[in-house]
Amino acid sequence: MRPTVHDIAAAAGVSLATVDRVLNQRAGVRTVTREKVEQAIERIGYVRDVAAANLAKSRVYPFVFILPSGDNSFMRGLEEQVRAAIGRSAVERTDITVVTVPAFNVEALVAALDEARAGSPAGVAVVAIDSPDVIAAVDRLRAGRIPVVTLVSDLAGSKRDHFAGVDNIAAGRTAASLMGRFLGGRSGPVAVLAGSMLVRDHRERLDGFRTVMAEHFSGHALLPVIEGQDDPALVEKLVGKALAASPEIAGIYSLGAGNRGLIAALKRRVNAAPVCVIAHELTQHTRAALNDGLIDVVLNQDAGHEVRSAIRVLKAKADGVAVIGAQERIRLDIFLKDNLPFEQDSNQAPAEGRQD
Amino acid sequence: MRPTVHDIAAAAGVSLATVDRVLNQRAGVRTVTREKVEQAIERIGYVRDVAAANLAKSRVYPFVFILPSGDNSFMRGLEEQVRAAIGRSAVERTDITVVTVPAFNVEALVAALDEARAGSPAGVAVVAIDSPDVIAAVDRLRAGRIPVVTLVSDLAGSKRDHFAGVDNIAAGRTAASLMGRFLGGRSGPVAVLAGSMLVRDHRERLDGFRTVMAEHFSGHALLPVIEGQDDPALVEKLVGKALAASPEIAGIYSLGAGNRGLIAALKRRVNAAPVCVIAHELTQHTRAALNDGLIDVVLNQDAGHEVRSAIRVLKAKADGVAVIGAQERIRLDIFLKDNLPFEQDSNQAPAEGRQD
DNA sequence: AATTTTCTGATTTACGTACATCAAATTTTC
DNA sequence: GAAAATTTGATGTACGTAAATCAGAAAATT
Repeated sequence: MRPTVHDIAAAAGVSLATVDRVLNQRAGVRTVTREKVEQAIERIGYVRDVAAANLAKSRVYPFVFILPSGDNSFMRGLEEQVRAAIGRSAVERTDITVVTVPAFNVEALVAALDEARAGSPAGVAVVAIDSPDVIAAVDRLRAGRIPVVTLVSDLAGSKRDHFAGVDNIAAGRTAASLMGRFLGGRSGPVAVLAGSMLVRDHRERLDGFRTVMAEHFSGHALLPVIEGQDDPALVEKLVGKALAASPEIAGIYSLGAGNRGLIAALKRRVNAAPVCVIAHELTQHTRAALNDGLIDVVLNQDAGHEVRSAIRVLKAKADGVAVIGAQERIRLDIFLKDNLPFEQDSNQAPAEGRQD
Repeated sequence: MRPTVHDIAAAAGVSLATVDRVLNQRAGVRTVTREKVEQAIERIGYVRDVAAANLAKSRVYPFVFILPSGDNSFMRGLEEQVRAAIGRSAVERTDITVVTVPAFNVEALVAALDEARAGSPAGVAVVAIDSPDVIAAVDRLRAGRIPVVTLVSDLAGSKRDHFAGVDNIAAGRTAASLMGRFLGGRSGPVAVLAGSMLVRDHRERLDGFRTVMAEHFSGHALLPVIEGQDDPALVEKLVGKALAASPEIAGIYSLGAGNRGLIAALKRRVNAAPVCVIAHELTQHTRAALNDGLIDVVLNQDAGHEVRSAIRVLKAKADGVAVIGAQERIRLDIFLKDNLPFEQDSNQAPAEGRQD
């Protein structure tokens, strides 16, 4: 049988109350006694039963998720996943609040972070914008001992506890590697379409892409980056213009959102040479375009995994316990037409069994 | 506050004992009373607190994992992941037994399955071999109400509860798609290297690969399949012979294990035209070969995810509850040199915090 | 040595559920 | 309508931990 607090007490020759004081770092234990207890814990290999502890504490974890608002399929999918997690809150002992703020708006994000702090939650997950003000706001949370996880886009230089997202430099490198190889012998420049250089994930993808293109596929010139603000209408206009200006374009790397606009622009092209298109995030639009052959590769991060991982990490940080490192690494999915997963509701439940 | 059994009793106007009888499907409750209680449960939205229930029951889940033995990096990595899970058993309330049986040996596997059944565990996970005898043995387990999850290689036609592994047809299709595009204009036949056509995953990968090659890249002839039994020495011999016999080979798809042999054979080749190599499973050998440019793509399934998923599903099946479908879908990782994850111990723990 | 302060022990209640026992009420059967 | 069978209620204990109270012991201070 697994040792309990009673076994610690017996092994250390102290009372249950003293064991409890040591375990829960309460005051009123002499250092010698504390060490005696800690040695006993070590010796008998005691591991706290988290389930029982949570039960006794009636623990719930109030978390705040801060996401960009707006018409962005990926972000709306992310929000849907957070809401799915809210649906599981009874089982997972969470109490999650979702806050949306206008995209690429530093002041709004800082205000949301500060407001979250005022509610003193057990943790905050945030899709970060790279800015000194945001870093300061995150560090204020951390100064108040509130764990912070960045979601999707990281915030280097801040004291955030963890980043739940993909390695975006690797994503950019991968895009370049696939682009170069898919183009094979073909010549022609490559266009890059981004949302905004304000967010770190976009910048990192661009860096990775540029590095590998320059290193291995320098035959393809890179056209100036198109900044579409993740806005489909704007993207469509800008891409259309770029395609008209450089009809010899061989490839397009779309590293942000607003892919609906890209797809619309591609559809309007007729009798033109094939273009290798690599885009990010699997949405209904990119999925359809992949199936139609308009897009060649979709690089994806699984929003559901990111949300679940963020929650696990926030819980662990709130409790001061370790996490399974490998489980929390968010992987970059590479989707071709051939390995598209079946479409399904993100929060469907199997027919059999009842959630209890 | 979340409703408890007491709330059900109050809402239904019955005693706690009756609620307990209904919840745990004990005898001695009239149908009308049972329905009254069930309606109350529905009405107040009661969800059983699994942690408290497990605590009260002192529940542990005895599971058996049956894996192939032998010198196969992927399978050994899988076993390591199972042992890592054993290390978490105190926290996860599991009691896992690992059984290894000779690879591709139907009788040994059937014997292991029957022996597992004799111990009446709460669930069995097995790397299956496709054979009527194995199907029968799995169905015997299911007949004894023991949940079964197939791991890595599925067992179609059996009554297994779940498959924790990748879609291998999609994997084969993806390999073909990448192979065809990477070869670009180059001509030459493509060789396929398999372990054994006895296991379903290898057969499915081959099917998917052949289909897409025939459909889109028929310019490349497929050489007869080389069956290397996942044995590095044998593989090296056979691949060396094949390369000598057909020096114009443009690509190699290695869909099984024994990649050490493949890599050795490739290294011995000098002054020959480049070959596009796509292999399965990220091991220290394939990782190094990818970095050296000997292998172009590694398709991978994350053994850690598979093991953790198998455990989650077995628990859920044992308890008769639902699982998060999307979370249990094992994804196919596509690794290029550019998106290789950092090497790390599979069961390392962060420095800060203590597991309690 | 007496007093104050700090530390430790003993005990109890609680968390939400499982499970067992026995008495009481209700229904069924003859 | 009485006896038998079934159903329901009341109650207590247990799981492993948290948290509180209060008495008593041990140290530190005077």
